Amino acid sequence: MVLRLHDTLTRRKREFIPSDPRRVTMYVCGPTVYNYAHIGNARPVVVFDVLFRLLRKTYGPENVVYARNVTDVDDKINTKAAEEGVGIEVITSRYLEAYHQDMARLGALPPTVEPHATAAMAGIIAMIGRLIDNRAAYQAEGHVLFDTAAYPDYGKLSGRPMDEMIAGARVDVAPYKKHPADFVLWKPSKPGEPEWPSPFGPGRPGWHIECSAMIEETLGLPIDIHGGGHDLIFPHHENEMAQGLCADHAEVYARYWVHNGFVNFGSEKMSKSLGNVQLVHDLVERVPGEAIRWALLSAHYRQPLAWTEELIDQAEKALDRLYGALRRAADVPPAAGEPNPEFLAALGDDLNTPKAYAELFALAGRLETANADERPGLKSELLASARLIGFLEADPEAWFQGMADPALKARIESLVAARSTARAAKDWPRADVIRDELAALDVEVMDGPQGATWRIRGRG
RNA sequence: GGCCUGGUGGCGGAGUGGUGACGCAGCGGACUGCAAAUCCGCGCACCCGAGUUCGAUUCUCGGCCAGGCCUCCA
Repeated sequence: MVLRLHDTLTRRKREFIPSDPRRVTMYVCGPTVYNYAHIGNARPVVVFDVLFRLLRKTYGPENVVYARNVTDVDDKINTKAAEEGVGIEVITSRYLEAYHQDMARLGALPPTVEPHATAAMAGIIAMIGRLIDNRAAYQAEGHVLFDTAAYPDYGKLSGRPMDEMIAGARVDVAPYKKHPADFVLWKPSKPGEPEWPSPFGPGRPGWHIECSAMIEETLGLPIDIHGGGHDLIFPHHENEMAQGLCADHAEVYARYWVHNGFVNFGSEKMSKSLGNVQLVHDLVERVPGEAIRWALLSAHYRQPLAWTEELIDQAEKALDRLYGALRRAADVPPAAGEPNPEFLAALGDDLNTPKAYAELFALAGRLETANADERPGLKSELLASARLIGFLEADPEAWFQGMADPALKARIESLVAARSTARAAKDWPRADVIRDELAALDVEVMDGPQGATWRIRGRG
């Protein structure tokens, strides 16, 4: 299939051609593990999971290397550890474990490699040393700073010419910086903070250098795809690219830069600093992970996404529709199938998931009306398509039974059976009373030619 | 102040220089004991102004509005 991706650096959609189809590389900025991930943090995880799956389908699972880092050195981690009076590993391992669980609930495959900043310290220090050797970094007052003057293209990724950036800057410029845009590669630690020995003095790495070092270690330059949230374009990715290229005298850092839009909560961006967050950890307790995934992909990945209860409702109803078609095709024998061509074309066009959804609905509609000869093919096409991007993996009955526990399920089944008996006897008043009882349990019954089916309506 | 997005029907949300997105909701019909589900059909849109054009929701310019980045942030 043809895949076109919007590249932030060139600001246009370009056909994706890996530098080596036997080793396609993708790096995505992962979590800083100091608390639970919110739904905005989950968006890139799900978006790049779709891309990962497409790449695996196209080039073969063994030929795609997806690296997503874990930032486990950070001021906020230090603060949290100090608050609780524990070591930083207690904090980082707790939240990393939760992150893995939560993202798995959203149907995201684990990345191929998951490098940790603390485990990359030797590479980070070596890279800083090379930047100094290459005269792209300098030492001042215990810090090592990247010298932006050493990289003429600085500002190209974010589209910020250097002079304009300085004019409009409202950052406090540290006095030891040669240029206001210079950024920290290594800094001394305050007493009590974690620190590592280095040729530049004991301390810890700046924010950006870990990604460059881990990319070098796990993937090697140039990488095919570098992904992350829109807000990382500047300064994070701009800086990453500058230092990464200068350290290795390389020409190309990432061949395609892919950035996802934000999740808004109300009219504002959801962010930890604003405090208006919806944690995935809480959400998965009351909403199926698959519905959350559906909602996250219901808008094109570069568009902003407004997170509302209505969005979640619509996602569940959309999945009801698709699982409903499968449930009515339960008797159709499964067959090995390939995804629908239109569906693939939609995804290939810069991951147009809304368009891809429309193709799933079209397939479901055809499945509903098709004759017996066509149904196996359509069912397998629908399943192969949806499952390519992580949907319709569940048994339809399990989907409609929702999160009902076994006791509730047994009670529902017995009521449904009692109602069937009443209906068989044409005792309509009794049948309707039982239906009301079921409705009180938030259960809806549907009478069909092969007997009644039921489903849980709504959410708690 | 600088840079950058986006404004599509009741809602969500694609896309296109001239016919259909799609989903939800609504309306009519079929089916049903009645429903639900499903099926058939229907209605409803392209922020404002100017320009380019035979023709603009789509291209250009201006305006208004909303949001983002420039500081930790997906």
